[in-house]
Amino acid sequence: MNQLEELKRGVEEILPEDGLAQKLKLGRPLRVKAGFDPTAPDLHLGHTVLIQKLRQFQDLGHEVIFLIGDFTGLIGDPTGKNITRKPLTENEINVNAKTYTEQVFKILDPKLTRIEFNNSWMSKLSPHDFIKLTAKYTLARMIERDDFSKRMREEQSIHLHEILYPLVQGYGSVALSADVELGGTDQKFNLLVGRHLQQAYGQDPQIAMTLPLLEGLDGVNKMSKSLDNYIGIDEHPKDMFGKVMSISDELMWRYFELLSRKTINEINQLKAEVQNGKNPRDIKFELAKEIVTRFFDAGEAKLQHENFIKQFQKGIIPENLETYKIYVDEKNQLNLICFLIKHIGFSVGTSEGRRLISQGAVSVGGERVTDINLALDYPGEYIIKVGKKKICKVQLKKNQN
RNA sequence: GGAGGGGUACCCAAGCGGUCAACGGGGGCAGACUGUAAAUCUGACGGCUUCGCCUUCGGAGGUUCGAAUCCUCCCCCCUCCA
Repeated sequence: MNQLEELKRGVEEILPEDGLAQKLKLGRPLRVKAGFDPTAPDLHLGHTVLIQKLRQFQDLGHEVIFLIGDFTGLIGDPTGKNITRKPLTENEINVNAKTYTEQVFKILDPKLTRIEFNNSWMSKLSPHDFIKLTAKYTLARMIERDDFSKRMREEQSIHLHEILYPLVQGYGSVALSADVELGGTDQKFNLLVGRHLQQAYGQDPQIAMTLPLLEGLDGVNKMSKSLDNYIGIDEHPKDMFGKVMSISDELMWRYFELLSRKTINEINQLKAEVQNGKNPRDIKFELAKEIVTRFFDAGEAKLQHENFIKQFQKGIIPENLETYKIYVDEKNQLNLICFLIKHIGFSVGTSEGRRLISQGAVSVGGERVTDINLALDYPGEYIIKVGKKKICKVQLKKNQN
């Protein structure tokens, strides 16, 4: 009974509603499936909402199947897209899949996780079998899907292979005899196709559980690597901390809700404190610390908190700055400021570098640079800052070839 | 297969022979104000050893002193008919 309550927490929707309770009554470990497209090689906090839920199932003794869509990756999930995805190469898929599994075990227990690749059964399916599979669904139902109908309305192209995606995903549930499948809210359609197919193949249909999608740092779009609005779970704790601090106050509550292990009551209490005049920034510190603690440890979180205060509130230059050794000669002229910031990756090109300098974004040793053609003396050591966030130390040396 | 519409920078979208590195949004970036928040205001946003040079408007050719704009062929997308 509390098992059910615990599993329901933070879940957007369970279909059918009482289905999970029924499945739990079976009294055996449930096969819980969640699929991941090996498109983005790095996991971010958005993924962790779902993975934490898997972990919960795991802790309760159920069997978690981490499904890597190496076959579906060749199609590209049309969910939420208004353009056809470009298919991944086999090599990309392999590399991405590897990073995925490495990272996912920061949350899941590797000993209790079953990893599957959908290519293992899809590649065995004959064209004949595949036709039979497609016969289980209708075109009308397929294009009912929100993103498909939207694309049709907007006169965008839909390629035939894209409508096969939900079928292939759904067939995975058949192949695995899944009891439960988890997905983001955008996966609802695909999860339900799984139910439909399982029934068509004479199986007891899985329960579809959808989890809310976490918004990215911009607070508008869902967190994704391609939009570069994400906090990766593999990031340096400094960046992880900093990125959490950069979210808006409004978004902070959403992050609390979806990522924090605090109870609803505790969160409400924090809200009340802000209402009574507490600086939301300080609440945000708590969130940032909790997240850093999860992927590193409490000591690291404390350190990042202190560093943050030093650097941004007191303007003290942090101690352990990344240091670059740069070898300068007449040819590369890396002592010229606009070439230097390009070389260390603080600007994309010299044009952008010049722009940044002329806008007053660049400082050397705390002094704002006003001269685009500034040349630094070398050998020498300097602290270079571009914008608010990019800062490092460079050691210029004479290049002796 | 037939008829029509369309492909412009990260996205949307103007331009329809020179004044176009290309109007206007959006977005990202930087500055000011701040709490590395939001909101607001301001500025730049193809590249480059930058007052000049080089490469862009689906692709390849052509006309012209001069093309994103005209012509030819090709590729791709959409709508309607079959």
